[in-house]
Amino acid sequence: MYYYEIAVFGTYTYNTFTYSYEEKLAPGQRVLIEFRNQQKLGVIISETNKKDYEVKEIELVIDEKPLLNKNHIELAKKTSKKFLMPLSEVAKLLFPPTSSDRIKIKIIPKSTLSNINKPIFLNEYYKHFKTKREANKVLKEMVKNNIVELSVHIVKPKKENNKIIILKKDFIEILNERLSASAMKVVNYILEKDENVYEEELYEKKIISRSSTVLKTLVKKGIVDLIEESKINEEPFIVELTEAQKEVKEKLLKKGSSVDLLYGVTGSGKTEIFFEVMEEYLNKNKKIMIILPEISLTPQSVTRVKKRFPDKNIGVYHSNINSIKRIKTWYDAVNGNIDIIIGTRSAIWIPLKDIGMIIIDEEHDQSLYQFDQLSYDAVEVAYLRSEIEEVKLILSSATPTLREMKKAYEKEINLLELKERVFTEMPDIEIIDMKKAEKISWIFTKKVLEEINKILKNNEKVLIFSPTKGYANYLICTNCGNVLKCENCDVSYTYHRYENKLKCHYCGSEKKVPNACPVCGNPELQLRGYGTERVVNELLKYFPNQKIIRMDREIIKTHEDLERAFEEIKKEGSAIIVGTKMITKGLDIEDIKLVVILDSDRYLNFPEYTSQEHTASLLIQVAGRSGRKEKGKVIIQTFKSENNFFEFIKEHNYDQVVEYELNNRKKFNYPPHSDLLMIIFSNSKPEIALKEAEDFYKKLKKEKLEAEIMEPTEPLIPKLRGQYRYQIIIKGKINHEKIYEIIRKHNKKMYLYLNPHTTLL
DNA sequence: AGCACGCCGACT
DNA sequence: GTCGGCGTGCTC
Repeated sequence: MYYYEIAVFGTYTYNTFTYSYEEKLAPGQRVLIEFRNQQKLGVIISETNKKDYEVKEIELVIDEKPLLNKNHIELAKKTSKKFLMPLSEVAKLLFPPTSSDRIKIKIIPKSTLSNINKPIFLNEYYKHFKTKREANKVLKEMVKNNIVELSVHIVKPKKENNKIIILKKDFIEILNERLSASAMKVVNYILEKDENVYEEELYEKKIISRSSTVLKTLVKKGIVDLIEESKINEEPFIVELTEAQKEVKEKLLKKGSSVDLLYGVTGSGKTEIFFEVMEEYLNKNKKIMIILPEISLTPQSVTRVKKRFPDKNIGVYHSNINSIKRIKTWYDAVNGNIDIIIGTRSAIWIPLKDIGMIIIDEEHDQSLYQFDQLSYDAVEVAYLRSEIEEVKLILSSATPTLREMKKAYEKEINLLELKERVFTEMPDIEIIDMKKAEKISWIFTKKVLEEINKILKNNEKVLIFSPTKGYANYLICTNCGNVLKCENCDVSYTYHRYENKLKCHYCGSEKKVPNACPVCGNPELQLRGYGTERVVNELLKYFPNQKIIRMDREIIKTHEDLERAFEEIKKEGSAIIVGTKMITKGLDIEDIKLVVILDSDRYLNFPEYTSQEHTASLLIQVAGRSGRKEKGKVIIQTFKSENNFFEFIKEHNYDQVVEYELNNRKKFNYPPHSDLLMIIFSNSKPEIALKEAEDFYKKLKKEKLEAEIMEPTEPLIPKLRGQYRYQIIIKGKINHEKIYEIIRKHNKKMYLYLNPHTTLL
């Protein structure tokens, strides 16, 4: 007998469990086991010795050969320690998310006593019961009495049929054919699109169903041809690099430092450099992983890579892709059939064979941090991978995080800069002081409306950025623009309407709403916060017949919505685009000549230690949308024009923001000078949530940790989806080993967030 | 998350 | 003496 330590998926445990098997197995193989009377999937972490307690036997080996190697197991262990995630869950992340779907359990009747008369799948069987629990009870009884038998089916991923559809006849000829309505839909779709149309695309866009015979008929009638993608021999689309780009490329290819930070302004042509560097790696038979923020991973960005590397196998991996396709891509990546994988943060876990390089574009983007029951930072995972697997890591952004900038300044990583745009100059930035300027309404100044009018008359486009409506309201003095801050935490107070109080969500301190501004004595304090909808309404008053496109989470819910909006924006002619943070990425429209940023104070005054960094990054990214081909303009409205922060922005000087902020953070020992761990306890009963938080707080206090441990407080949102919440924040030097052990032994449900970009959730 | 185990109080 | 309610802790 051999003995194995197994991480059991979906059990939320930090421990592994020992199981036996008569044959020799290897770490990384998945197995089916019985765990507390349930069939569970797990992965072998290591071989171990016989135990002095009874262990169960592995029921079934799922993977004939391990699909993970020792590096991947190491990655799981290290990430588990770093982000204090249960090993059982990290191990699961390394496999495709629906991997358990591949395993189907069939119930086979063995006796006429059974009320099941033919074999059925477990999922089907569950439907006959009110609860799964009840069903399992009956099932267990039946298995015990030998009335039924369970058998396990492993569903093999289907071979994908994704051919390109080419029209062979012209429209007039086709009209002469008698075609069904759905056949016409297909033909029209192909005619309307000026790019290749894929079979899969027709299914996904619900033009025809998967079971449809329309394509077959069209082929039979000689109207279309289906051809394999690889058969198309296109010339790679290569762009000549500028001198500055070439220089950066050479540095990236130099041996030595394995992590590079490419710090280049928007429009400086970072993508072209990546392509050149990728080429070198691909020539050495190394595979490449590209991680993009959710919103940037558009079909256009994938097409761009495909056009540059027409003869390479490219895999796309993100949550919007259906599970069958994702499983197939995952297996292809593991088996070495994919050269370049492009994906969102979850793709960082793919055990890509022969991986040679990871590129993370828009490194500052918050979607790279998973803020869920499980939380991790894809950038940190990439660091671990690069270390364990000796892979080159390139991080890139126009506004890198303070964390990466600090590392670069301290020469821990290699800093490469691109300060010039390829086609044009950086836009001029004008700051308008809302205290002095002539206002038309409390949203727009006269000056801004005049500027907008000018651009529209010129048949060009204006982009207006506005924060969303929602939480984090703050009180601002209408005279001096002062916003009240907590003295202990250097974080703005948040106004709680219900109690009519100001609260600091870090230390929990409260304050009565003052009658007047404590700085200038003005009695008028205004509650601030408006959203895109209001901005659009306001704009319609001044420009009643103007095309206005609104872009925020309320309007844009899916990738398709986003694409449609982009299509609309691309159309020629004047337009006003009003949007939230969403518009900061992927919008590469040449005739956006003016960018207006409203209520920039709103972000700057977020009750958050990261608010300056995020606002700077946001403003620079939004400003970067202006005049990508021809010099444009940016106008920022603010109540705090005297804040030197705006001076830095005006000069496009992100370095100064970084320097200033790094200094600021030092005073309060915030990251990146330290680590910050947020722990959330939630329960439907507030007293239980509080008790759990207090119990754990006491345990932490006993351990004499170096870091500062804050007492349990109510988070900014004390009740979320019916659950009451309490939080503990730990700040300072975090001893991961020690805290991991405390959590492992404590064995209670809690949510842990290491250096989250927000502590507001 | 679910289940066993054990402590304690109530009731035969 | 026995049953069951519930809090605690373990799951291999």
